[in-house]
Amino acid sequence: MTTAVPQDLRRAKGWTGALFERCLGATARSRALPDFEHLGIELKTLPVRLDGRPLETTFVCTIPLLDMARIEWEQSGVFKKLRRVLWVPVEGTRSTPVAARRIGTPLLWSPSPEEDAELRFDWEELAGMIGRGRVEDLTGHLGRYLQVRPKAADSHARRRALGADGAAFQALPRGFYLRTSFTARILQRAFVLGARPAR
DNA sequence: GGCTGATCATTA
DNA sequence: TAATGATCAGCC
Repeated sequence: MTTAVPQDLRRAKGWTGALFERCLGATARSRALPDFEHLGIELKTLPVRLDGRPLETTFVCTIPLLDMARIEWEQSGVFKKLRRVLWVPVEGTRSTPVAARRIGTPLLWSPSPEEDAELRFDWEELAGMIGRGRVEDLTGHLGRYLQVRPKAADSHARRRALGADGAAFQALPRGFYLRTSFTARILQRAFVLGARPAR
């Protein structure tokens, strides 16, 4: 990670997240472990507008396309990643210089029974499709709160996946993402509804 | 303005 | 190369 604050995030898309990992002493780096290993806490910076609502979806995890048919909800990356999350809202308004963006009040969160059920419902549908070899039928339109979208260097990237005929083929790598409607509710649950900053 | 598909840097 | 951290960019 560069030490200088970038002018914009076009070529430093993960800069804010890496900054907080460093400042807060996260230990896992790019391993498949919670950011704070012995605490079981995942750190997520969340870009927000001036009114506090999320600007972007939240990446959760990559999808093991060949294994989805054998994975249960409790063993899934989505379930494990989202057991405990420290959400750190950060101003993401593009017109605001990165160095001037303010940090919101962080929130240590675990899914409520309702949220857990909502995520599981979407996961069962999406994972089920992949497990049945229908990964190519997935679009970002599916899933109420959880969605599947490309997660790759570019549109030419390929990873082995299960086809409908049971044979492996080369597919665009995908990841699970949380919709902004889901993360917006998380913040609303913690901070008073209707309370908005001036201007 | 919201949303989906595309893309970028860094690290192991 | 694949997984991590995400935001960009353009269509609707």
